[in-house]
Amino acid sequence: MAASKDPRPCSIADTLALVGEKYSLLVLREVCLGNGRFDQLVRNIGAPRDILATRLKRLVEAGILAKKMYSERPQRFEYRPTAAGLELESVLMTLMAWGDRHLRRDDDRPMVIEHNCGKPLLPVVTCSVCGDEVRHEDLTAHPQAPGWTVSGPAAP
Amino acid sequence: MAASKDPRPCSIADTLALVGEKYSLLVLREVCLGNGRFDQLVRNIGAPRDILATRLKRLVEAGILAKKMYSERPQRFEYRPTAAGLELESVLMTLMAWGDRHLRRDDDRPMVIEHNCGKPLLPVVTCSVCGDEVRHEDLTAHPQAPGWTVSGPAAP
DNA sequence: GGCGAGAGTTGGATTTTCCAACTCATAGAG
DNA sequence: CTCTATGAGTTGGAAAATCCAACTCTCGCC
Repeated sequence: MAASKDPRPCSIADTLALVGEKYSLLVLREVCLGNGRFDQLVRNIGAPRDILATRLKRLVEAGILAKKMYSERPQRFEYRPTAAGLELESVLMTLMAWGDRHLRRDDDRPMVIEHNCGKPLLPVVTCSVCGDEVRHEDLTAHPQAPGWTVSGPAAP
Repeated sequence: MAASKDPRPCSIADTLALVGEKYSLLVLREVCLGNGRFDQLVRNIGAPRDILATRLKRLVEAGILAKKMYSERPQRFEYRPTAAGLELESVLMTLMAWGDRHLRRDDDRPMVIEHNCGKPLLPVVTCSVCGDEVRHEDLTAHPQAPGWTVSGPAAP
């Protein structure tokens, strides 16, 4: 899914080129939960089997998943996240947090993640230097490559 | 983009149903940078104009963007993020961080975001309760709704 | 020998995307 | 006043992706 026509160089776009296609991030969700078998994926995600097969190939190529044999005879496989794949879990967590906040009435969350501090996880994106929560108004974009113009931060 | 066939209830899936289609998150990127005009979006994203028009309608409907008039005669519009849209910026930051880490050699990042603490932003997802960085092995999933089975955390 | 599970493939119908060209309103140049 | 340009989209048809049900192939088990 390369973003067509001479777009800006951008790590967001490049990452989405790998995981931005329909179902890809849901595959990662399942795989992070330990549900890495083909038929589990089909059932839990509700994706067509052929599309799923395509996505899995792509994610393995990209080094986000690894295909592991869990039974030799009969040959059976399972997909697991690589280290790089696990790092994408933070994307899933922020997506889930947003959905829980904006798409659901109160506390009917379909899933709660428990952090090992003992509390339900409410993930927050912070600056690794100062530790503060990242807020739009505290950010300034500095394009490093040609092709970028920034009109100044957007206010709602 | 509803994930077909009776899938699991899931806030990740629901959020992706709104912003998971091709170009949608890139639109959000541009709009967060303040580049909210139609032709800017076309140029910076490299998306077909008709698709972009469709995405914009959807994002406005979803309450992620708002369409504002910035000139009455001639009538000219601009898209801006709503508060909910701005909250999705954390997703963009985590995607960018992943791409910078895994898809680029060293320090040729196409864009550096400066945090108002004065340093280049390196975003980290943390637990809002204990403040620790969120790592896969510290998480336990607790399904709240039917349709979920979890095989236990996945190891790479 | 037949049944069933797991992990995919295959072929054809349906949807989306893509692309270039077109519209429409207005502003400014000559 | 005509001509060109700009912004913000629409339109129509070709090309690509998706969806779906059915099929394959390999074993293990009763």
